[in-house]
Amino acid sequence: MWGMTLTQSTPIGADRTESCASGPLAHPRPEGADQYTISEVAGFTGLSAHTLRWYERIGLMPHVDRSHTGQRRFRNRDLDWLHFVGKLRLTGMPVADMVRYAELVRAGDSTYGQRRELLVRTRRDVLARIAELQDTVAVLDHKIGFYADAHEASERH
Amino acid sequence: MWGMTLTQSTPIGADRTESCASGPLAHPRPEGADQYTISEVAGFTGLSAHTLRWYERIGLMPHVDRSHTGQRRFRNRDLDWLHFVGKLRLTGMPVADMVRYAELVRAGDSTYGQRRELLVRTRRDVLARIAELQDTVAVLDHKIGFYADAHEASERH
DNA sequence: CCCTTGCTTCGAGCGCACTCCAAGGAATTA
DNA sequence: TAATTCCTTGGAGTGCGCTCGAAGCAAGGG
Repeated sequence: MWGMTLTQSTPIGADRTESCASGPLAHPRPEGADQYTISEVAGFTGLSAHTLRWYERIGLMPHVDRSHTGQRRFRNRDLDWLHFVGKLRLTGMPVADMVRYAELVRAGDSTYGQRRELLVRTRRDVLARIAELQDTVAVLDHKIGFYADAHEASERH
Repeated sequence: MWGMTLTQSTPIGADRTESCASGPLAHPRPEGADQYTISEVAGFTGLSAHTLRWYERIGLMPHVDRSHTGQRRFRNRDLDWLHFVGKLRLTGMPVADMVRYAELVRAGDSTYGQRRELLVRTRRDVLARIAELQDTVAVLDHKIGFYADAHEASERH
């Protein structure tokens, strides 16, 4: 559904579905009046303006609108995309893979299958990572318990 | 309990406790006959020999025994340490922080409090990371659902 | 005795994801 | 209008965590 932000060819409904899934992702300005400078977007996303320009250069951002003088004017759909990219980034997905996903989006609806596959694979990796981290928590708990015991013992004597 | 690998001053029992918590961490050779070359350890841990030497250089490894010709001879306690470091690495902890922990271990028993604190902080971070990832899984599920629906719709027509 | 394999050191190089710089144009505020 | 602040570009630089290369020593097999 991010594809539509580029191709404008996907039904509006998909976008609503997304907002609803991502939780509290209210747009700062309503549809139609959504124009943001790069520094505003930097503020919203926590990314630097440098990074936003870099994302565009490497193809991780769809082409962003420009003002008549050539300055970037981000729109709500760009914020949505960045929000999703942020999620992918959290998974530890390499930027190159995110670019690959962006390319699939640009390529149009015929890539649904490949996009889905990529997301499914990512999901699997994330679940594995969660399991790994839970295992690590167990080890940490054990060690923390040891230090607590040691502390107790030293108090007891 | 990693301290003892360096100071040899902590009761044996602690080590057993550790092995048991980490699950299947059987040592390839029994205590007393535990001598491993760097490439053996590389094989066990998945780290490269280069990385193992680098760990030692930056202070992330306790001093490793040497053969009479100067070659490293790793012991079971070194494997244990590397196993734990691997866990810390999985959490995304920067190497510098792991080195800090190693320094605390080298500094002796008086640093129990600081070590515990560091582990508690790490534990908190790991739990936060798990929550983040779970949130991401929800987003992925939503998107995957969208692609599944799109596929269905295209089949239906 | 030579050959291969594996180890040693130090220091340089790499891939990733930014991060920053310089020089100059554009928008806003006094 | 002037000053200030923000934006543009291309390219260079940074920090992290390795990763590799070169030169040389040591041990075992044919």
